[in-house]
Amino acid sequence: MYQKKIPLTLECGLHLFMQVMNGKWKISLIWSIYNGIARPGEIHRKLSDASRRVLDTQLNQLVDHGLLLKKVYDQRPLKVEYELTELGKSLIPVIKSTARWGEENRAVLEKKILPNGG
Amino acid sequence: MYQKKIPLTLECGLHLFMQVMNGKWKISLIWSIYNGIARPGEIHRKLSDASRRVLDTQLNQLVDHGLLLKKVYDQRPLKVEYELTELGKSLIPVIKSTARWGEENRAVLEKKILPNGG
DNA sequence: TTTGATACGGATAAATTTAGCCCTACTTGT
DNA sequence: ACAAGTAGGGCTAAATTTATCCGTATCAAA
Repeated sequence: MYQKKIPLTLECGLHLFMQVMNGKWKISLIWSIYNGIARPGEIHRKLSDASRRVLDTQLNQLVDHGLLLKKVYDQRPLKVEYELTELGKSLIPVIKSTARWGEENRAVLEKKILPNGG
Repeated sequence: MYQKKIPLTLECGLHLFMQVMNGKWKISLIWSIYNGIARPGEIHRKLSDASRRVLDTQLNQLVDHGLLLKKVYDQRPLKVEYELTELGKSLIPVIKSTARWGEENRAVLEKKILPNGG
């Protein structure tokens, strides 16, 4: 983790959200775990476009930020499972409403965002 | 603007949101304009922590993404004003609910996010 | 004892974003 | 003529994030 040289001030609550959600795969990770795909191996297989290393790093960040809890089962073979903390769960409605906005405007947004969409 | 080498799939509406909001100062820009601080000079002065160059770039991206409209008045001296498009306005409730989440969890989030907050 | 599954992290390269510097052009006021 | 305000972009450096590579360890099964 790095500190920004010119830090984002956190005066606005939205910045706090962006701060913890900042990371290419974090939404996918949260969503995946919310939907029960919670073990590292499963997650890696599901998000196979991402490098394992980055997923691990971002999972750690989500744990550090208090959104995920990492459960290490004391059993052999080793088993690890992530779950949402209360803070993480409280994010779900926010994610949903934000996702809804995206869906409602998908047509226009894709045109704008995608390379060929100019 | 760059294309990601490993592009984020946009299957989830939240990704669309993150895509257009991705940029260190974009939320501040949207918020500023929503609150009537809409001229480049004003914006630069208000967000004086950010480099003018980056603010300009991100304003352009917001225009490209259809969230802002740039109005150039045909008058001397030159006057420019940004305003939210319908798409941009539709983002306001989303931003607000997201900001609310941040505020409600500010105490715990700041502890987690800030460097000294371990 | 080799293969493959589980899981994790250091070190470094590549990609991307942000910041800084310098330049243009027009207009108003000194 | 010169300074200061309006607005804006090219270019490059610095910072940050993401990706790749390689190595660790344990356990089960062949």
